[in-house]
Amino acid sequence: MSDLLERLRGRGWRMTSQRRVVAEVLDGDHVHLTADEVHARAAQRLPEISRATVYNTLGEMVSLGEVIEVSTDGRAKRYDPNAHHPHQHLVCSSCGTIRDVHPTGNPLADLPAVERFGFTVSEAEVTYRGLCPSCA
Amino acid sequence: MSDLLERLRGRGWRMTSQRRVVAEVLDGDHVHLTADEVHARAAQRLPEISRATVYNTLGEMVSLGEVIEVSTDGRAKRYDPNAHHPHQHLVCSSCGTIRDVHPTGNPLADLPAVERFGFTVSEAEVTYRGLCPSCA
DNA sequence: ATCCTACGATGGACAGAGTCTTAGTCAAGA
DNA sequence: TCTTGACTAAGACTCTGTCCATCGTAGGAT
Repeated sequence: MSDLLERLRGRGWRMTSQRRVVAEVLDGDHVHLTADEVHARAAQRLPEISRATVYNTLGEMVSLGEVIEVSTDGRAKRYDPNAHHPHQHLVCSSCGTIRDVHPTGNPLADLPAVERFGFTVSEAEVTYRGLCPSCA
Repeated sequence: MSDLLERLRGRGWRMTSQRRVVAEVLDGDHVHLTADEVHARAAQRLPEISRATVYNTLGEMVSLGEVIEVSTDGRAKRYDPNAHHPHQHLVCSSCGTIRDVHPTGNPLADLPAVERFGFTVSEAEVTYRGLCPSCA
């Protein structure tokens, strides 16, 4: 899955050492880092990288549609590089671990017209909660 | 639906003027106020009520299971007094309006065992997004 | 290869949301 | 009524995120 960097290059995104390091740090499966975690890991490779740059870079990746923003706990947002395979999230209520999951069925179809209040509904986001094997 | 206060009294919850005002302000249908909004409204009736008290009180109502915490936008958490009728939320992507909705089906059943990663899954929270009539 | 310049990076101030601490107050049982 | 443990006020503090002015540099033009 090490292709976030390639996807970004392929879009003609201006490359800098900071942007490269952020993309490298964020790449992978089941990766859901907070901005501060990204900053900490990026700073191991490029110590002078600033927080603002990490926020800017993450924000652009989200705008480009190459990274998804996830907020499962009302605290810091998390960033998920797995943007091209639709999925939902399974969160451990105790330790906060997050896994990408792929439920069957389509939740959008489960919302009857009378329950839509005239909205144009375009998306359904599902968060499953429970205890992970280590916390159970 | 004016029964949040009754439910709390019925649990032997120690009653104070601050707690009563918070409960009164939060009661109703399709109510999803932020802590600051609750504080502002409570302060109209009880001007010296402090932010910390509002946070404490809301936190206790959530612990008691009489109020639900909702975070739909990664910004301030919202508080929903409709805790005894399971429901999901429909959010306007433009103005942030929230409605309580009741989808058919059970999203928990849509998560196959192989997608559970050994978790004990207990809950599925669905957020529908779209545009409300005024914003469309 | 070197120069330009628009775009990106930096660091610090600022803002919003929420928590914690400490001293003082009060609801409710004896 | 008295007592006391639980509750509240006020503000400092933390965490997350944004904004701004200034400096630096990637990459096209020459």
